[in-house]
Amino acid sequence: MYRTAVVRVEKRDCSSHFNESVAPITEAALSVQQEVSNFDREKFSSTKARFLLAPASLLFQLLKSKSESKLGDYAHNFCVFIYLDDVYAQFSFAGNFPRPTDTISVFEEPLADELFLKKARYFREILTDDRHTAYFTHLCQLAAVDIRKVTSEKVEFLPVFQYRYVLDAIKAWTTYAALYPQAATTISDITALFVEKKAQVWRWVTTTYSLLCNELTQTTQRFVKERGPNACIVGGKHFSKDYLVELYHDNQREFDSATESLRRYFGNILTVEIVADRLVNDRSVNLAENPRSRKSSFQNLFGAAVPADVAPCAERTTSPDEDKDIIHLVNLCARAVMWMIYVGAGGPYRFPEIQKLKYASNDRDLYADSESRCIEIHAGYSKAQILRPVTKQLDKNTSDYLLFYTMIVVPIRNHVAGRLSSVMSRDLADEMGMRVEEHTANAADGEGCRLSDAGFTTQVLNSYLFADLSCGKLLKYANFAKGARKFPVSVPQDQRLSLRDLRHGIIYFMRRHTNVGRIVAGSDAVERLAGHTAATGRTVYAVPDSVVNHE
DNA sequence: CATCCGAATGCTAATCGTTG
DNA sequence: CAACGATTAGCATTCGGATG
Repeated sequence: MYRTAVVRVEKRDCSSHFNESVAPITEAALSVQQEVSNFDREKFSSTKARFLLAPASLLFQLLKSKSESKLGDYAHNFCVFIYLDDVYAQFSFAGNFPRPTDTISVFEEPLADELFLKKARYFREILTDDRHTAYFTHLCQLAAVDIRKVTSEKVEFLPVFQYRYVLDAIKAWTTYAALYPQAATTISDITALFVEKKAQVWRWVTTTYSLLCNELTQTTQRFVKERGPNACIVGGKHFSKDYLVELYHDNQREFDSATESLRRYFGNILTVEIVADRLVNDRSVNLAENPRSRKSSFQNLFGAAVPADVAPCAERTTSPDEDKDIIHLVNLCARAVMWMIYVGAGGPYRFPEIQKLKYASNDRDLYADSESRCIEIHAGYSKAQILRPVTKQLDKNTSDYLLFYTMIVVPIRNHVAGRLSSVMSRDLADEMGMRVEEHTANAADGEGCRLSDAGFTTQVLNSYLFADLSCGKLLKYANFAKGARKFPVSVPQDQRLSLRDLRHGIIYFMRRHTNVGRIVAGSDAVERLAGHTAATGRTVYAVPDSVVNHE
């Protein structure tokens, strides 16, 4: 059977997985790097390869409804392989392997159907005739060389996960090329070569691919190192309970200073505490809602509009420059409160979940718990299109800040928006690409297409918490990420954790400190900030219903 | 139930435009 | 022109579901 020949193990590249004897691979690879760099790089651009695959795309789509981007990925990963095949004979390392004669270069002209059929036949022959296996595997091995990293003495191979995509693309191509002739002409059916793995080439590819997959699942890095109950090392950086608390406080401070600046433009901006006292802390206000009729705005909980004695007021007309400044300040508040939610919500959110929070309209996310007087967030955890409902209850401090943001900052934002000509983009979260008009789902009420631009904008502003007026979209990740790059201020820049690092650290705390089954609903999760600080590990991340196993 | 593939998410380096 | 910000490409990692 096959044996695995360890060619060269440096870092964790893919070269150790060639399951054939490949003695000359290292020298050859060195030549690949150097010689390929002498060729016209343009030749193996993915645009070219995409061009090449154009006739294939139709069949791909028929076979398996491959998406447009998947085809792009194929082209991208496959182009070096097809290029090497194209110019193989010109290389110094070319082995004397039997291969079918092939006179068609795919890089010269677009292939007409007839020429394309010839090319497909060429690969079909490689696949069906076992004598060509050596040549094919040699090509695959050479395609593992990272030709972008050219040095004269060292060979750079692709990392394992990347080579997986290359092999995947090669598999897709060989399947297609081998079967295309029998679809286009009358020729014998060779499907069995694949299904029963009769072809040597196909066995080699699938076996190697399996080895790669095994490697990928087994070498998941231990990302988090333990350093006691309240600290750990994440990706080489120190992380602790205190780190999180500082991050939280720094963002809170940023929120405070931004609202302070807003007072230059608006009168009657109360403090966070007073707003909370007049609204949620007032127990005469009934916060309970009928779950079946939860369609109105969160703001309406306290009356038809924001109560007059709490609402800010515009004292004068502002200039366009001042409007810009206001928008900037609103965004600062938004970012800060997003981070406070991120830290205080009990269980780490993903960014898109926070980004799309709504305070009104269908699928509203904000509700208030009449007992604890805290805001709770009914969001959906949706990594793969299925929507699993998740309820997260905020601690009192975060809740009050979010209340302030919703009741004071959002109205200010919408007030400014009313005097601007800018409109919100239909593609609120930059996820639709070019075909925005084909999607209706992203509109604020699900029927956005029927709305005018102005109507749509109003709809968005009256439902989404985190709309960014400066670009007409929801607040972007790049902006959000700054909240972790700037803070905590006491930690040196290069020692700060990214969002991903934070997730790992927080999940570590959750697993370390909580037994979710034993946590009683409600009580523990809702604490004053002091308690929040002291009990970050034990309670705050053990909010009932939070999803522990996010990752 | 394990395998393996598609697709989503997250991060970063590169690019481009703007502004003091 | 430096500094800064926004945008994009592409690289890396992880999840979940189809599949047999």
